[in-house]
Amino acid sequence: MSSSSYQKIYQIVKNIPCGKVATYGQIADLAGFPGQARLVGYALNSLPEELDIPWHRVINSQGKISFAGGSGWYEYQMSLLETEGIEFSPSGKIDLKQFQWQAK
DNA sequence: CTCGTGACGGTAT
DNA sequence: TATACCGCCACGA
Repeated sequence: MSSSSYQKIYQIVKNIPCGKVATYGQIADLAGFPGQARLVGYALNSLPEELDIPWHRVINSQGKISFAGGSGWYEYQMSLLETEGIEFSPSGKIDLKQFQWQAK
């Protein structure tokens, strides 16, 4: 078992169900790094594609995609989420009340 | 071993 | 409400 910090984070992200999203802070907390939201971002930044992780289901605490609006990655992530049924408000925000993953 | 870098978050202004 | 700044830590060169 790979148990590095990043691997731990990937493990949590992998558990996010289709149709739901989670915030960086939430993932950090679940992974055992309370308050270390940045680590989650760093981990996903260096995420190997072959790991098959639903990285697009991770957004920031404001319910928005963390990529710069207008970037190709921003649009890519948004399309992936919409395909899973996630709805965006006109301002590009996701209603966390409705779509945030409630981990047990 | 040292240094720079990076998908955030909360608080202050 | 928007913008600015600081703190946190792992990983690769």
